Amino acid sequence: MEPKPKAGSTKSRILDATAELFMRYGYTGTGLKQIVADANAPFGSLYHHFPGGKQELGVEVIHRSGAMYLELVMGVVDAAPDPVSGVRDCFSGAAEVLRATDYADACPIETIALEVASSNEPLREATAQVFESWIVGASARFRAAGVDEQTGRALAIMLITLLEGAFVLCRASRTTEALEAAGETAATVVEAALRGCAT
Amino acid sequence: MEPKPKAGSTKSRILDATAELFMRYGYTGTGLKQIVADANAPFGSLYHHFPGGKQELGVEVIHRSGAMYLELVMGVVDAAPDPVSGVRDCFSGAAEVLRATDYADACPIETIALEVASSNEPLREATAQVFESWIVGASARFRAAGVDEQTGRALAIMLITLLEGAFVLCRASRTTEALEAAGETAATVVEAALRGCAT
DNA sequence: GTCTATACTTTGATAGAC
DNA sequence: GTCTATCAAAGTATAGAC
Repeated sequence: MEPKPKAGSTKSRILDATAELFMRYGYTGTGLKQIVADANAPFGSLYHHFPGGKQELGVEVIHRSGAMYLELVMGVVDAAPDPVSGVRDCFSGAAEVLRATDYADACPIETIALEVASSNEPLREATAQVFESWIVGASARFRAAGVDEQTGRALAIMLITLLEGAFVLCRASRTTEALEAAGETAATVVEAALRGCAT
Repeated sequence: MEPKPKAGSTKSRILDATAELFMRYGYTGTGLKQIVADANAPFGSLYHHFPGGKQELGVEVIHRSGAMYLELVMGVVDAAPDPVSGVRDCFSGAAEVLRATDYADACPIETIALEVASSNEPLREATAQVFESWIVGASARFRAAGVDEQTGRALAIMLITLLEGAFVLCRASRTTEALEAAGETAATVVEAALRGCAT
């Protein structure tokens, strides 16, 4: 494991600013100059901390954002009284964040994932690893709730699929209609799976 | 309605090449020089046919690709013996296309939708209109099958959400696992809705 | 309408002083 | 480690000959 950059340090500010910009404008849509401007960092520092340039910065931001988002979602799930309402809270919470941020803050790596899927293999791999880590993380929770391995994985994929798909429709339409519909379906599917394995 | 550009004409070649490039590399990731190169068109022709530049070209491509994709999907649905297998065919067909194109050809406007959602209002509106046209189109089919208006719309949104979400995971992972899981869920949900209104 | 050449801006990336 | 100046290339857009 690499040591985390000290909070407030130049490197940390660059990472934070990049994550924010990537989420809103994507990878190709974000310039390095805009990143250093937002991070209040001199241009040279970027290449000092990330000798591999934009791509190295991208890989690090993808992993970092992916881990933070997983933690965020797991926090919501853990705060809920049961798995079904945990799932429901995730979707309604995402809708709330979207409305509060003028439909900008959705998934931190979805846009990048689509942009680089056919053009940048190291970045594509990074996004794939993040999604896989989410699948594994969610599967573990379902397994702990008594769901078998295979069903749990399919369920995890389903939830992430619903969330990512709804983000696309919501950001485009500037409504939260899709997230609400997806949350209902997600809750129903999870409930059915949990009932299917009884105690 | 605007007249369609004659097939094989310079304008038509530009539109086709742009649609292909946007699907693979997104809006910001595609350069105008690459477009005219792929279209075998001189640079000046682009600004002759699209005085508004990249943005005008983008809006036209979004609407065009959106209409073509809707037609494509509806064709698959119409060829199926019943709605449930029609839905199933759409997801398995999408998976087949993905594998055949090295995970490049998924949804023609999804990447653009995310890229421009917070940065280019005319393009964002165009993507929103396309998604809405898909929702309306699918809703009409459900309504024809006896589903009430409100349920039909929610069902349509659900299907598009599942498809778009699965595209993200599949392109990133270079597997069709998510599309297969999404297809199963989609078929189940549609079946339940159709059973819920009997005849 | 077709095509070439070019202007202007922004991009990612480096060099080198401090 | 920090910061400024600059480069070569690519981006969008325009001018104008044919």
